[in-house]
Formats: sequence, structure tokens, C-alpha cells
Amino acid sequence: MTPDRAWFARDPVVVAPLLLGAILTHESAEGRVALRLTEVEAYRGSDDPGAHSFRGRTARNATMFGEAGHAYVYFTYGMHHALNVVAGGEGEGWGILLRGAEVVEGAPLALARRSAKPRRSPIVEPARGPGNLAQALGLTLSDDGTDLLASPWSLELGTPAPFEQGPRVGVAGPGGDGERFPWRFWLPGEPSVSTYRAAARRTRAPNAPIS
DNA sequence: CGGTCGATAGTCT
DNA sequence: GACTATCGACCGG
Repeated sequence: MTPDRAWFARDPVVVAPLLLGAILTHESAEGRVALRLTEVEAYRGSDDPGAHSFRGRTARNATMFGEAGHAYVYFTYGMHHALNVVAGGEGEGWGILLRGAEVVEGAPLALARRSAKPRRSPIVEPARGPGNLAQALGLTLSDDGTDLLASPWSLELGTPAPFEQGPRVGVAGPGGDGERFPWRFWLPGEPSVSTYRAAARRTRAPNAPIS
């Protein structure tokens, strides 16, 4: 089944696990890449300190406050893009971060799109982690706002499967008081699911050299 | 394994 | 000026 816009216009905590196993396909002049989603995270708005939309609409997160089913693509850490599907009603700022997927078609293209070529071991999971998933699709900020329910995208839900859930990766929230919600969902036993990491350390050691 | 750290630049205070 | 919805390398056990 191909979900419509109303399907996404719901609470992302409900929608996110339903996306597990879905096939998301992207077609471009370079070729086609199809992903089977294995790991996602739900983000809400004013009640979710871990969400980009927590403090309201800004230029960067504006897409999150728009129509459900569109892509919220952001750039972070000075080098990585990430892909979200906007969920809920307009103005709520809800979304679902796509964190991991099995590349079921177009693996050579997905690997060729990687900027950093492997130094040690060959890449076995081209779309493990949100940065790598976005890179496998060749996404940039120019893709922010694109409609995932229209060409060149297509989406087909999988059959419901058992999933697991736990705290979101790298989320601390303003104030650094840690993750509050178990809104990360994944398919157990999938190699394209990233390993858990808590939010990065926030304080530098006192007397650290300024170099 | 698990912990730690550098890269690198946009965003927000 | 600090932080970041990350990644991969490196190091110690």
C-alpha cells in the first residue's frame, strides 16, 4: 500500500513504527536507489525538547511546520545531511527521522555517492545512520521541502513486523538534561540499524589547551 | 568490544 | 561563542 498525505498527518510516534519495512524509492538521472527502512525516530514539537521544532519555527526548520509527507532535510555537524518525513498537521512541527535502511536496489550508486571512501574495511551497509542514508540518496539542502508522495519518489509500506523501541540517538535537548522519550523504532537483527549513542559530551575539560 | 576524539560549518544564543 | 537529531578512526582492555 502506498500511504497518502492523510496517513502521515498523524502523531509521528504512531506513524514512525509503521514505516519500518517500507520501501522508499528515489529516481534520478544517476539511477534509482530503493531503501527498505529499518530504523526511524519520531520527533514532535513544543512538547519535545529534542526536536528542532521545539522552540518554534525558524528558517531552517520551516519545512517541519508545513504539509505532511514532505521531506525535511537539514545539514548538521558541518558535514552531514539527514532526511525526515514531515508528520502531523500543519503548524505542529512534527516529523520522522529516517536513520537506517537496507539498500535493496542501487547499492553501487549509493556507494559511489559517498564522499568519504573507506580506508579500512569495505562498506557493507551503505545506508546505516542518518548521514549515510541521506548520502545514499544524494540529498542536499536543495531537497528540503520536496514532496515524498510525488515523483521522483515512491513509497510502499511493508507488511507489519515486530519491532523494538528505545531512546533516540544523540538527543539531549536544551539544558542537556538527557533524552526523555523512547521514540526510536527499529527492526531487530538488521545490520543497517545503528548502535545506540548517548548525546555527545557537553563540557570541555577545564584548562584545555587553546592551541 | 567500549570510550574518546577530531572534522567542519550552519544555527541559535 | 557554544552546540549540534553524525561518522569513522583510534586506543585500551
